[in-house]
Amino acid sequence: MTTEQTTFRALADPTRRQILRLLNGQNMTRGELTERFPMTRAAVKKHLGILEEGGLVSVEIKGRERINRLERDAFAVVTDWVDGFEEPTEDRLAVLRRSVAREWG
Amino acid sequence: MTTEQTTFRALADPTRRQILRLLNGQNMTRGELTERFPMTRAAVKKHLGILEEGGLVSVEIKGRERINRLERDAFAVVTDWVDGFEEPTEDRLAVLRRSVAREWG
DNA sequence: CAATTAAAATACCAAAAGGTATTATTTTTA
DNA sequence: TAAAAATAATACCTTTTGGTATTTTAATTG
Repeated sequence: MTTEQTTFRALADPTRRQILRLLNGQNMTRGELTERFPMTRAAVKKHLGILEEGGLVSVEIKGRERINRLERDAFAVVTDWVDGFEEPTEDRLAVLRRSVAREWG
Repeated sequence: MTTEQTTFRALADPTRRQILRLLNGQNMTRGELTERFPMTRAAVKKHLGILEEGGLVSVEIKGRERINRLERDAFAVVTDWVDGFEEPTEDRLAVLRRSVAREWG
């Protein structure tokens, strides 16, 4: 299950954040991702599993390949959490930001 | 030194996120914080040390007390990172959001 | 069908993380 | 000055994490 904890945990590792950046450009298979890192397929698989738990990546099975896709919606978990820390004097900005996000997002 | 990594790492633990929420309401000493958690002062101290490394908390020494304060600016590390994942079609919203943040924030 | 290729499943290892316990140091304050 | 209160510094323990190696299974393709 994906929770606030699984999402934040997934983001705590530099390899995983780099995987997300790569997937931001294009969907990639595990093999293509492994080429970009100095580690084995098994290690990359573990990272992808943790990213899936955090809801940040989804996998589409296509024959013998697993195509990994960035799930941008998961970032809302993070931004919503951070929004709880707005300075009291900046509440107007927070309200506008949310309003704009609802209308355009 | 505080880096993207130290900040994300600091946010990956539920106790530390809870500490930040508590400090969002008011500055607190280590003793006051420890009362809220089922662990020793030493454990809370470790968490506070990691939060300091991530730039999320600063400490003001006052006599024998250490008053811990939330550093809201550190959240920019997170929001800026997440901003790099905007959907291409939402670029207009991202631009406006940053513009508003600059003007009002 | 046979060879290849991607992935899955285990088992295993070293280092980091989260925590306790204990002792020592510093600052109040009675 | 002595006791109390908050912190600092170690040492130590257990679990989790990041990683490898190995074996097995499944899907392509010559």
